[in-house]
Amino acid sequence: MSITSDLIRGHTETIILALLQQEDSYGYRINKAIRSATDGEYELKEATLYTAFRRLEEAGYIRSYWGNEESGARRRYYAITDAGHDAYRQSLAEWHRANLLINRLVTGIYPREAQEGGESI
Amino acid sequence: MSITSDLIRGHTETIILALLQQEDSYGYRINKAIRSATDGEYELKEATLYTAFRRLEEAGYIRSYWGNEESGARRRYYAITDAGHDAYRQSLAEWHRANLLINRLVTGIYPREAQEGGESI
DNA sequence: ACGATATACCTCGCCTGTCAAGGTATATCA
DNA sequence: TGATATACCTTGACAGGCGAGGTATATCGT
Repeated sequence: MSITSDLIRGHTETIILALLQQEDSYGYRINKAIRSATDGEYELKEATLYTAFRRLEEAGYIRSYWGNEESGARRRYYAITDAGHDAYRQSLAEWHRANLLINRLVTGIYPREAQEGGESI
Repeated sequence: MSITSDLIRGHTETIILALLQQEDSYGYRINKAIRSATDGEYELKEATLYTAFRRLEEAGYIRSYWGNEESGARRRYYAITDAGHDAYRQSLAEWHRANLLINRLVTGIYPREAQEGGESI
């Protein structure tokens, strides 16, 4: 894994919601999906994942239920709620705004006044 | 301010380096530049800023010197080092990669196998 | 003369999200 | 029988951000 966690920090919940938006899923599978979607460049650690689940459930953005597997280990499935949908849309919008700002800031492309003395306010 | 800190977390140092790449500057001014560049949507808190300075200096990415103001409060100027330039370039590249991954993950656009069962590895 | 505001620096201690390390249990395959 | 994959979970530490507080100088209005 090569992407530092600080760059992803804050996106964990959005990523989970994005996946659950498509269909109910469970921890192990979500984790694998993320890993393979990023070609192994990023993975959520299990501890991170499960604390995120708890946060999301407490916030009312997801709910969980046990799957009825007849074989293999039990699975706890998660489903996104209506509030979760709203939260997801909002997070996505926030990310788009933040993306613009971050790009501007890290590339050092600043409005002229900010560099010339900043008398704008 | 509306952008949550977790979305910016990890970019603080890159943002500072980006500014110092253009010219030496000092804390207060850097802070103002960021605020005005984002139209007030984001600002580094002073505590964050100064701890970042210390980290960057300890890492050898910046060095500092006192300005010789004849009036007004003293200013501690920061200059980027060669190692700082390298670190900046690397951070920027990392950010571009992370940006792609984050976009993919938060929009839920996943390769097919990841959704179908993930037998790719 | 005095207070408010802007400039400019700094520190302490808390909060929050991440994660290493550890644990449990079931099924498959060599 | 042991290794590996699946599948879940918790504890404690760590690091970065930040609220709250502090210091000092200069300017401007009253």
